[in-house]
Amino acid sequence: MLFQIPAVRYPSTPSPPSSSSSCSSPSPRNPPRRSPRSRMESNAMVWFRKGLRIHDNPALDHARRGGCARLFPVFVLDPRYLEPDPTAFSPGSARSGLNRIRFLLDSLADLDSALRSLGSRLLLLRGEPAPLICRVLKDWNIGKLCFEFDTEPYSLARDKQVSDFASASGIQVFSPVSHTLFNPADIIEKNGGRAPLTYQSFVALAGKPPEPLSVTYHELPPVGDTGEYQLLSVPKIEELGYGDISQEEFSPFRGGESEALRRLKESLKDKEWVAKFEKPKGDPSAFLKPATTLLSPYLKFGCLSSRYFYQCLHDIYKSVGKHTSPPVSLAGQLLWRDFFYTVAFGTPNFDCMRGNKICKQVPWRDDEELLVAWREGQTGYPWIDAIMIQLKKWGWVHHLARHSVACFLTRGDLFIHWEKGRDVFERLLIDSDWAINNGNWLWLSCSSFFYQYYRIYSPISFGKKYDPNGNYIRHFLPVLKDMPNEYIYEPWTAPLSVQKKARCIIGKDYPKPVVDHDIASKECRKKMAEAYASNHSGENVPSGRSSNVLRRKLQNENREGSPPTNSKQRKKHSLL
DNA sequence: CTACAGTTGAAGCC
DNA sequence: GGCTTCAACTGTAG
Repeated sequence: MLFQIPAVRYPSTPSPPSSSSSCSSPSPRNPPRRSPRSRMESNAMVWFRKGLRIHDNPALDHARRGGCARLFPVFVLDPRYLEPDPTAFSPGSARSGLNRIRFLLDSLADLDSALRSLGSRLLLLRGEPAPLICRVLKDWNIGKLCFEFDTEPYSLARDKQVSDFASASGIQVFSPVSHTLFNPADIIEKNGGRAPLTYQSFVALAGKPPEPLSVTYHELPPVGDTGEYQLLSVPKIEELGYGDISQEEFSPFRGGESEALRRLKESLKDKEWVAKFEKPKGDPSAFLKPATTLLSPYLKFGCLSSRYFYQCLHDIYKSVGKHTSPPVSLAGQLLWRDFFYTVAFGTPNFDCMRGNKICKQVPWRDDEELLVAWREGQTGYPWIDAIMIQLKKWGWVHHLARHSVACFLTRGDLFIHWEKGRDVFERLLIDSDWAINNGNWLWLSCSSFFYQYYRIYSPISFGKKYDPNGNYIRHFLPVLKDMPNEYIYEPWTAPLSVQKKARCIIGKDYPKPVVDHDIASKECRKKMAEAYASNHSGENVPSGRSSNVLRRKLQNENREGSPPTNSKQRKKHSLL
């Protein structure tokens, strides 16, 4: 059976395997190293980590080229990600809940069957990845090691161990950038060594992304002798020791490249929809048919190539004519992904407040009880709680739903540290991606990127705007399903007789609100203003900053009583 | 230094 | 549904 790469065929000219030059430049930090010709060169390894796909996979493509006699496609199950942690707040490992682990297993099974259809297979090993890879490189006489460059700190450290070992052993290493549209290092270099901190400046620097590879394979080199190594078949989630999980509700979304390409095709079928897509206009309460493509988890694991996705979008834009643009368009969403990858790569301690140069230092409150209420969907605000339940069950919620609950936890209501919320999302989301998750928590908590802390999502009116009858709430919080429309967002205001009739007594069947939003949000706003002020006067601040702030303060005071200065109004004035 | 723009706020008005 | 006000942030281009 042939493995037809893109299930959707877009008018890109497939280049013959031999003539196509390397489509993806290796990271400047990791140029491919030449080793003296030896018999080892005929054995190649492709080490999968992210990039769980056949299409547009430069590491795989490079591995099978150049007279490769034996190809070893390897994935290592990393105990750091999989080891059961009974102390975690939900079943799974210390780093991930069951839904994302299952998504990974799906993706591995799909990759294995794709490889098998090409006469190969996935060699699944288990153990500490770096030392294990080093061992097999030697034991299997590998002459060429290929793996996708990964920008996360954990991966960089792991991969350096392997690269150092390989170089010292005369093994050629090829580590192309293919997870993102652009090479974050290139963008940072173009920007004078610093990561751009606004989307617009990022887009201006980025330019056009490289094209995806468009090779179709009919066959891959056979797998070589793996000696004494115990090769695993892809386990089922039940086999990984997470206890009795028979009662767990699992995400409706399944992993894998096949599913990614099917979903891509499905999403792109309606060209009008693609051309008119505007992210901020999506409906966060839509759950029967979500308002977005739901391709994020596939991008996270690399089941779908962002470059291939980008190319498909641009082909549609060309054919349709009029279309939306970044930041709101679908292609704009891929650029957001690259933006966060770039800043994350260029910012030490990106995932914490302390020691993070781009992060506001805010004295967040430590309150375990409120954190647990938020995490478990027990805040007493149905809109917030329904989102947290959907997150737990599906491993996915709409972008604006993420905004609602992240704002509520941090600067909007509870004033709890964004790192705590980040940890919960990292565990529960099937699309949780280190750079993007941390970036968005920095954003939503007004710690970086976004600073209009006085714009606070209402846990009552925000959802109501989209879903006045509360169908979303009724679905994910069945305890409230008989609450009349007029009370569904604020059930504590329902008269007792109404609560009784709805068989939902507030304070008994469903919690009272843990805070009063009007009071809490005002207090949060005050605390944010104070935190911002002390960031300016404090020692965290680079010098020269405070004079700027002082000037702005004076500017604001002078503005009192003077003509309106906001830009819209000024435009209007000049027109008159 | 200044002006401006910033993916996605809420509430009140017409 | 569109507009204004509310109170007022920041990084960046010029």
